[in-house]
Amino acid sequence: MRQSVKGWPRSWHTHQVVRTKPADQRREELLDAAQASFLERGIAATTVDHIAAGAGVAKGTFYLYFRSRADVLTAVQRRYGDRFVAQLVAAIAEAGDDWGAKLDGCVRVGLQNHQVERALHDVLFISAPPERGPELDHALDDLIGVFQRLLADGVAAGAYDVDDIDTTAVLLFNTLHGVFNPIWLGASPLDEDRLTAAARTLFRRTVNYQA
Amino acid sequence: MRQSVKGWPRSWHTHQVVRTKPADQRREELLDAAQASFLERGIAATTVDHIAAGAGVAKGTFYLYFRSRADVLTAVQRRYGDRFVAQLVAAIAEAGDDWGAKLDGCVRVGLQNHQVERALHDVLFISAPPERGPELDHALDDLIGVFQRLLADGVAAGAYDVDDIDTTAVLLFNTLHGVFNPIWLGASPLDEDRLTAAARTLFRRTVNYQA
Amino acid sequence: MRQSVKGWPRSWHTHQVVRTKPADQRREELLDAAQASFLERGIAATTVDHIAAGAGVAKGTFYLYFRSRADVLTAVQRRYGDRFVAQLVAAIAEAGDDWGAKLDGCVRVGLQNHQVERALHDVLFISAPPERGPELDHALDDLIGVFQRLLADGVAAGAYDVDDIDTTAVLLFNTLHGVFNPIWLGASPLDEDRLTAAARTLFRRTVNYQA
Amino acid sequence: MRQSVKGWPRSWHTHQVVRTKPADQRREELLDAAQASFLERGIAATTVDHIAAGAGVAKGTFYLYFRSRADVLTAVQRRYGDRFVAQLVAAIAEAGDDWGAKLDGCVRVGLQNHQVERALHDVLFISAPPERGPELDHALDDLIGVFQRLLADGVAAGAYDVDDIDTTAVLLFNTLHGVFNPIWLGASPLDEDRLTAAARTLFRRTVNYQA
DNA sequence: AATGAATGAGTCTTCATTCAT
DNA sequence: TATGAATGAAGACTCATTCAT
Repeated sequence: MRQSVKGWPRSWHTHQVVRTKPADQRREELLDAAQASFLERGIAATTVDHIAAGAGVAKGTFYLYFRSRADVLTAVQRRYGDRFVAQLVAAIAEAGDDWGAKLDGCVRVGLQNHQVERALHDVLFISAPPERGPELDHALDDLIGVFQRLLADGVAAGAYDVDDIDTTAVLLFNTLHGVFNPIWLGASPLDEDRLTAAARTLFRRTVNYQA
Repeated sequence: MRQSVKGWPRSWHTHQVVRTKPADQRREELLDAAQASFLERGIAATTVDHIAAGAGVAKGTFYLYFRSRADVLTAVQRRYGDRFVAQLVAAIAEAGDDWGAKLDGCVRVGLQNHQVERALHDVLFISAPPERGPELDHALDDLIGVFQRLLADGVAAGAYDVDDIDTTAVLLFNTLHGVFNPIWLGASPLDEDRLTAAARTLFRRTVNYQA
Repeated sequence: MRQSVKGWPRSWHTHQVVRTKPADQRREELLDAAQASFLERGIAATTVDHIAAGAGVAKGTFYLYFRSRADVLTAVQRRYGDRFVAQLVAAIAEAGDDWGAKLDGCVRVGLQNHQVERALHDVLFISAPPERGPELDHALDDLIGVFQRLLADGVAAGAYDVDDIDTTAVLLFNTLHGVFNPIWLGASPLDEDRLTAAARTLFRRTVNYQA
Repeated sequence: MRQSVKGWPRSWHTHQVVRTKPADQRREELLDAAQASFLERGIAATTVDHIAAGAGVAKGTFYLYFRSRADVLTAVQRRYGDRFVAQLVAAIAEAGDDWGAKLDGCVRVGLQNHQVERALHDVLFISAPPERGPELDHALDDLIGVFQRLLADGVAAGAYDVDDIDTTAVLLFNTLHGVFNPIWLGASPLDEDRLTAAARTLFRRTVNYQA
């Protein structure tokens, strides 16, 4: 079934050590390894060796896919941001005309996201060194933008009552963001259901949404 | 011929530049220098050399006052937290019986604080490496505790309407915290007055406070 | 740890884009690329990647034609030396019986050569690592040999007056060699015509050639 | 190497390992070690580890005295150049009014120097990477300047006959310089006395000095 | 109490070379 | 023949920490 004719007599065993992989896959694996290490050890403590080892490749291979250690960080951030935005957009869309459900959807995605990806959010968007480039700026604009659009639409539809849409969008995002910050977790772990309920209330009341 | 008593050349000359300062002052100066560098360069980029130079002492002196680099970080965090708590408590107290003003006071302190100490908050409470000890836990409990007490008191007084006090306290704190995160600032700088107004509204609505 | 099976899949497909060039041409192209990079970046800064890219082939191909990075260096040196020798011999020959013109011819070739091939001479014959083999020795013997023969012939013909032919040959070669060394160029760039004139005078006087 | 035995009362004996030395001495020792390694291995092959080991210090100590590997190279060059210039100046001065002896003195110093310091000259002034700064330019100007001044003075005194002083100075310097280039040495080692004699003749004839 | 020279483990990054296709 | 992904040894440089003075 596998290279019967044009292969080489390299078939002693069945299990073949695949050394080269499609570039996309390799890159993704490195990204995964980097993300895992950032979470486990923190950004500062993550070395290129950790990432390479995590992806099961030699150190040099890392540099075939990323220009530098800082480069992967940006890439992981970008990937995370894009996924998050996509989830938010989907949640808002699928709520149809129910403006309360849209808010709940944002809360759900925000919190769910944290549960699933743990502290990744904070690790990535916060402990980042000062030199974030346009790459990251763009990702953040996208993110906040989702909330701004939601509020604007809700107000236009007469469902929400918000004075300062842009600023409130940032505040609401802020409220979710960092909820699972390891900082709080240690001191007083939060119950997920209570958190969701409280956040829903906060969101609805803030935009003055009447059931 | 040299130091006969195994001490130091204590009296090299009679007139001698007094390089010795009270321990407390030295420590405070080092703390200030560390904080300044954390802000300016970020935690990861701050070296012991930076701190020592900033405090105008030799590197060795640093280790006379702190066990390690990680040690100052904790100390700076602790100091910052204590000051923040004190400000919040004062703002709440001075509002007397005006439960709306208490909320506003928290917002003011939270934002003012950021203005004054810039990104210190975020730098300290977020990019911290995973290994935070009980020291920091305690500081955070104090901080969240202020909000929890405020809500509890307000509810008891019949001024607020909050279902889940503890969780909501965390959320509200979260809303303030990170507002000035350099991350957002780069993308879309926030107007201070609008921010204050929006935050006040969010706080009041969230606890269902009726003017 | 890794098996080296020496033997290639000779016939992969029948129809195949002809990426194959005559071995001699490929080699020459690689040599050109290497020389160009040595000149542009210097020997130390030239990587196999640079050479391969310059020749428009993959890195692996480089190793089909040269055993190692050091190997090309030697090859480029050899090629350069041979060309230089040929030019000198021609210049001397075409001067016929004019022993002054023979000297001038050497000066011209020496300087012209530098102009044309720039610092190649120096780059190749000087910054070379210590481990030069018999290959290079041979090239240098040829080079110095040309001067020795010229002096010997001139003396035999009664045109020159030189006590120690062999040593003087080295000195004269030395005088030309390195004249365009970038080292001097930076400090005080030399005028080509004045250089030629001065060198001619030096050569003629040194061998005591009477116009 | 150095035993790192993590902490014993290592004071049995009287001879105490002097760890700290006067900065000047340390620097000089590092300079010596660097120079030795450049000579032995060549510039490209010399690592900071080699230099540190040669000076008997840890790698970090190296960076206490030099900013980078390139930095020592410049420093060694500078030191060598200064010494060389001083020797030339002295030789010319002590020849008094004997303009022939002045030329001989230069030859002597030039060749002697090579014997003493071996290939240092070439290694330093030739295989240097392209990025030489004003530091080195200055050293070279000094060096060539000595020859230019000698020729100018000799011509003014009516002892020499040289058309183009500046250019001839470079040529003469060139003649000496590189004579002991390891390149030639391998092929055909030169006899010191013959070399000196031939060089003297070349110098004297070139400036048309009449015994 | 203060100094700062010295240390060396730890990191990032480069690049010659190999080898499966 | 040709390719280029993968390798990993090597080397430059940093910086927390020690310690003799």
